[in-house]
Amino acid sequence: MFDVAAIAGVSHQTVSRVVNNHSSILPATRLRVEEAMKSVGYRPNLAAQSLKTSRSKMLGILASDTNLNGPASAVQNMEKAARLAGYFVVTCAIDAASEADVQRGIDHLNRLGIEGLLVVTPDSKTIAQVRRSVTRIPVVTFDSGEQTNPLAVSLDNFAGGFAATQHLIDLGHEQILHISGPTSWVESSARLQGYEAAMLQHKLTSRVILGDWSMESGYEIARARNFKADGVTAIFAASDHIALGVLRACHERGLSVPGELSIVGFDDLPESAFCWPPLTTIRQDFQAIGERAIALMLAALGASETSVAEKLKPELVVRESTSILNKG
Amino acid sequence: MFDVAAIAGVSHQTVSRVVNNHSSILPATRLRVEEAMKSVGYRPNLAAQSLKTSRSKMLGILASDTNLNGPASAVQNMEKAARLAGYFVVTCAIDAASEADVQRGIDHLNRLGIEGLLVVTPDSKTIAQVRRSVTRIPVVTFDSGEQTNPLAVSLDNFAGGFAATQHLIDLGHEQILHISGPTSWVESSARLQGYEAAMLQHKLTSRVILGDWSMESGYEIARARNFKADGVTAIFAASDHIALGVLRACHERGLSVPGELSIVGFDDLPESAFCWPPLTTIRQDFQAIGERAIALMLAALGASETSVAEKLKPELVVRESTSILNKG
DNA sequence: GGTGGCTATGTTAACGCTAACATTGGCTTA
DNA sequence: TAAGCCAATGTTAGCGTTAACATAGCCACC
Repeated sequence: MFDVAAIAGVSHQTVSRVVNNHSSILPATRLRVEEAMKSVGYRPNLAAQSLKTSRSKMLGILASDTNLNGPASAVQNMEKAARLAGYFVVTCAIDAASEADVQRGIDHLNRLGIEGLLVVTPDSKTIAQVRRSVTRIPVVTFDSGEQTNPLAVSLDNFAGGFAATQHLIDLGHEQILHISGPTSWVESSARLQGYEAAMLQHKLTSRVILGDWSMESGYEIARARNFKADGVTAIFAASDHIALGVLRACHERGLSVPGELSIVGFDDLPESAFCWPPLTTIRQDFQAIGERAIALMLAALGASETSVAEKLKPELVVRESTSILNKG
Repeated sequence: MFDVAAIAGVSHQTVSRVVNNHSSILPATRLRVEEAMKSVGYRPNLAAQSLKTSRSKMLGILASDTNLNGPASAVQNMEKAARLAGYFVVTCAIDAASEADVQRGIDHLNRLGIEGLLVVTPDSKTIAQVRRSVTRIPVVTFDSGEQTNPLAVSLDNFAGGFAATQHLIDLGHEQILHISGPTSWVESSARLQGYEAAMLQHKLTSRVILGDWSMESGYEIARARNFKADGVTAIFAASDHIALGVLRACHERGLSVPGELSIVGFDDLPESAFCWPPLTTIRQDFQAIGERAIALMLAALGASETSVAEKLKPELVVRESTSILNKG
C-alpha cells in the first residue's frame, strides 16, 4: 500500500480512500492511484481490513446433506450471489442429527468472524438450536410453512404437497397414499399438510406412511405392502428418492406404473426425468432459493434494501409416472 | 486477550503462548490462563493472527459442477478433513467452460489470502489454466492417468475403464460399445483408454461414440441408433448419467436390459442402485478422494508428512444391468 | 560464591489497514 | 482584503496478534 502511495505520489490514506471509493478524491488523483495499483499488482489485504473494520466480508453456511442435489444447488447459488456482493462464503458440513456436531460447526465458523450465518438444513431441531445459540449475527434459515420469520426463505412446501395431491385427484384417483419424510423436518410436515388439505377438500381419506427421504425407505415400504390389495391407485412421495425406491419395487413385482399405480415425487432430481417411467414431480427453483437467501442476508447486514418476502412457489412437472385412473 | 491476561495475572504474550501451545509454559500458568480464557469466552481473532503471521488458515476450492454427486461429495469430505486440521475452506463455484470465470474465481480466492488451492474439476484445460496462473501457493488437482504430478490425487480411471470392460468380456460379450465423455476431460480419456486396452487384450474391436456425460446425451445416442441391428450386445458408458439415459431409451423401445443389452456405468450415483434394472457400475470412494487431496495439501504446506501417493482404485459394483451374453 | 546458562515470563514493535482528526490552499463573500 | 469555509489530502493512532528481544530467577559447576 505504501509502495502504491509512493508511486502515485500520495499518502497511503489516499490509496485507502481510492480502494474504498471515497467521494472526495480528485478524478486525476484516483486515476494516478489506480494506475499505480495496477503497476504493482496491489491487492488490499483482507485480514488487515477485517482487523480494522471488524467486518470480515465472510458468510458462513452450515449445511447438512451437501451431497444431495437440492442443498448442493442452493449452496452453489448462494456462493455465486454472495460473491457478486463482495462476500466470501465458508461452507461447513454438519451432521444435522448430532447436536454436538452442529455446535462444533458453529464454533468453527465463529472463529472466522463470519458476519452472517445461513443454515441449509431441513431439520427443524437443528434450525432451532442454531437460532438459540447464534444471536450475535444474523441467521438466515429456510421455512416451509406457517411461520414467518423475517430472516427465513419461505418455500411453499404446503403448496407443493397440495399441487401434487390435486394433480392425482384431477386424474381421478381417490385412494392416494402419502409416504412422508421424517417428522422433524420442516419440509416434511408442510408437504404432509398440503396433502391432507387437498384430500380433505375433496372429502377423501388421508393415508400416510412415515418414510425417511431415502430410496431405501421407499423401496422397503413398497416391498412390504401390496398396494393393489390395499386399493391404493396413486402415491404421493415426499421426495423423488422415495418415489424412485417405490418405482424400483414396482418393477420388481411387475406392478405397472402408471397403469396400475401413479406416482408423484418431490424435488425434480435430474435423474427423475430419466428414470422409467419419467417421474411426475414438484420442482423447486434452487437458484431463486439461493439468491433469495443471500438477499435476505444482505438486507439484514444493512448492505441492501429489504426485499419483499413472498413465498417461493414450487412447480408441478407432469411426466409419465402419473395417468388417469384406470377404472376397472 | 488483555482481559484474559489480566484475569490470569500474566502478560498478553503468555496468553498468546498458551494459545499456540508453546513449550516453555509452566503447567500451572497454562491452567490459569486456560481458565481465564474460558471465563471470558475468549476466542483468538483470526484476522489478527493472519495479519501477523501472514498465514490465513484458509484453503480455496475451485469447483465446477458442485451440484453433481461426485464433486459435491469430494468437496464435502475435503472440508471435513481440512477442518480437522484446523483449516477453513472457501468454495468457489466456477463454470469450467469459461476461462474468464475461472480467472475471476482465482482472483476472488486470492483476495482472501488462501494458503492453498484445490481444483475440483475434470476439465484438463481448466487445470492447466489454474496451474499456469497460480504459482505462489500449492495447487492440488486430480489426475486420471499417466501423469504423475506430485500435487495431484491420482484416480485410476484407466483401471476403472478396464475393469468395466473386462467385466463385460467375462460375461461373453464381444460387441461392446463405449459411450465416452467429452475429450477434454481427463477422466474421459483415461476411461476410454482402459476400455481400449481391455478390448485390445482380448483382440476385440473398439467401438466408441462421443457423449458428453449427461443423461440427455446417453438418451439421444441410444435413440438415434439401433443396437440390435448393429450387433451391439453391451455398452460401457463413461458415466452413470449416460447409462441412465441409455436405459430410458431402451425402456421406450422395449429393448430388454440386460436380456438384449448389458449396460455398465461409472460413478455409482446413489440413484444407480435404484433404477431399473439396478446399474452395474464403477464406484469411486469420494471420501478417500477428499481426504487424500487434503493430505496432499497439508504436506505441501509443510503441516504434515508427505503421504505415499498410490493411485486410488475404483471398484466394480455388479448389479442387474449386466448378464451373461445370451447367444442366439 | 561467582559465572554461565537455562527456563519462564515480560516488553516492544510491527503486520496492513482505516477512522478520526489535522492541515493546506483556493474560493467565496462582505 | 481578510475571514470563513469547503474540498482535497496528510498525519496519527490503534485494531489483536505474534516475533524478537529483554529480563528475572534459578540451578549447576568449577
